[in-house]
Amino acid sequence: MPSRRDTIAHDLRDRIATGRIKPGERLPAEAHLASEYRVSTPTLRNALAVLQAEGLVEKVHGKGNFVRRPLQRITYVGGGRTANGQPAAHAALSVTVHTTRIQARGHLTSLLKVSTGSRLTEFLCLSHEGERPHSLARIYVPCDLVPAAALRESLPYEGVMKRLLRLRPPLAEVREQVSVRLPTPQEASTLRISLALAVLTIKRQTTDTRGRVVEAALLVLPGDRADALFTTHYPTDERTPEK
Amino acid sequence: MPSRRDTIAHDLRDRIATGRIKPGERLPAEAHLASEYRVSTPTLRNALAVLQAEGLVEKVHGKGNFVRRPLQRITYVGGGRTANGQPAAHAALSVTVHTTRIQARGHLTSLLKVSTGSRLTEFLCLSHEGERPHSLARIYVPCDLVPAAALRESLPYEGVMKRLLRLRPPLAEVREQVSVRLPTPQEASTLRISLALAVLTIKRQTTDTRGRVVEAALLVLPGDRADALFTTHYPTDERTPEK
DNA sequence: GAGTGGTCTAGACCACGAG
DNA sequence: TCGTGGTCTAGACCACTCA
Repeated sequence: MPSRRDTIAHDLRDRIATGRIKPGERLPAEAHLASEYRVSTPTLRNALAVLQAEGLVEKVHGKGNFVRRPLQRITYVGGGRTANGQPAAHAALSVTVHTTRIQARGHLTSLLKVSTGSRLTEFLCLSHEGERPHSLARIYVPCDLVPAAALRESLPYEGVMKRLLRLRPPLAEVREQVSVRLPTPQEASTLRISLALAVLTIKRQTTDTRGRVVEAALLVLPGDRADALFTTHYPTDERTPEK
Repeated sequence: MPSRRDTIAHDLRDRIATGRIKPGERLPAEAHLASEYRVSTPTLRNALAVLQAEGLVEKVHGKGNFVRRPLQRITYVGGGRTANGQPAAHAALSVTVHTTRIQARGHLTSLLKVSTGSRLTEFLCLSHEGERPHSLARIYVPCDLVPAAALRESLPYEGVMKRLLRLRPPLAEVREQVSVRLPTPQEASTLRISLALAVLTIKRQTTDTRGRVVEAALLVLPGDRADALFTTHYPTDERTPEK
């Protein structure tokens, strides 16, 4: 027997899917919905929590519950084929980049295979669709591979791309580890997603022909809007032309 | 200010991490914990829900809340390098396979690029670690590529692997799309995971040199125990030998 | 200040598991 | 039957947003 929570969640989902409540619109107040469905407020809130975890509804404290606008799905393309493999390489997404110099520590040292204290440049990338944050990337490059000009703050995204492309010719291998987890509270607030909405994380390690790690990236893609695509070609046939 | 729920979740997490409650053990009854923390039962249950979504605690109706044994992490290796790319290609995992003949319909037709009604062989694979289900895979192969002997039911997993390996020489491309979502109720009960624990799904499409899709797979890997790893080599250097 | 969601209470009653 | 978790109630009180 379905619980009241699921019945209500199902009904609200239906009201959204059929357009009776439209994207961007506010849902009736929780108190109204509770009396409409003749349940207590915790029960109604549990139903909303289901929709929230599905990414259908966004709760805003003090304002109301809103139907999320359907998000442009982004596809992360693996293997470093597009530009530097950033999910942001898509149209309609703008990217803000913050560049910082840091020193390697903790898991960054093993990821980049450098010793603790090595100087790294961190690119903190936040892609937006319109005004909404969309995905998050932290890219690390050893400082000596980054032209000094790169550190002028807040360069357009293309600047970062171009810089990383210069590293391209000797690249040998891209290693990408994909995992799923819940967002950290910080990520959840940066990306404006629910703590219950799982994120896809990609840990990328790019190595050149001499075995040096020239770039590492930690990507965080909200699960409701992102896929990752990996294509492996076999060497037996002619390499298919890449777009 | 942290909520009581989070405080309690944090404390219980700590009790588990430090071994004060050991893997496999039952937690004190919810009523006991509630009085211990001086909160109401819903509040305590919310705290447990947090741990459950993290995969730390397993709730069993009528019996109690149990600390999950640390799961062997499995790594799905992309690109069809290991055997047929099954996550189950790891030690300590046994796999049960059910083989069925079905007719292509819905999204299977586009995934395999066949017309509706085409005959397919479905391999339903469930991998286990000990007695616990671990991950789920549905593999589809056009019937004419499957030797008749393959349909003898409940072959050992190696049998399926060997069969698929015969298709190997003309393979040209493996395309893998990785997504995150919540499990369906059916998947949740098959895998014995919480409905709130996100799963990593992989949609794999293997194409031969003539452009025919010789295999498609839908994999479901619980996010608390699975990663996926993709390695791309660039043609500029000698191909590194594969194990 | 009015309206909204966020958290919590102190129970009630039901469903499942084991003896 | 008893102990367990699962669901739900009918409120209370707090925090946030906006006028």
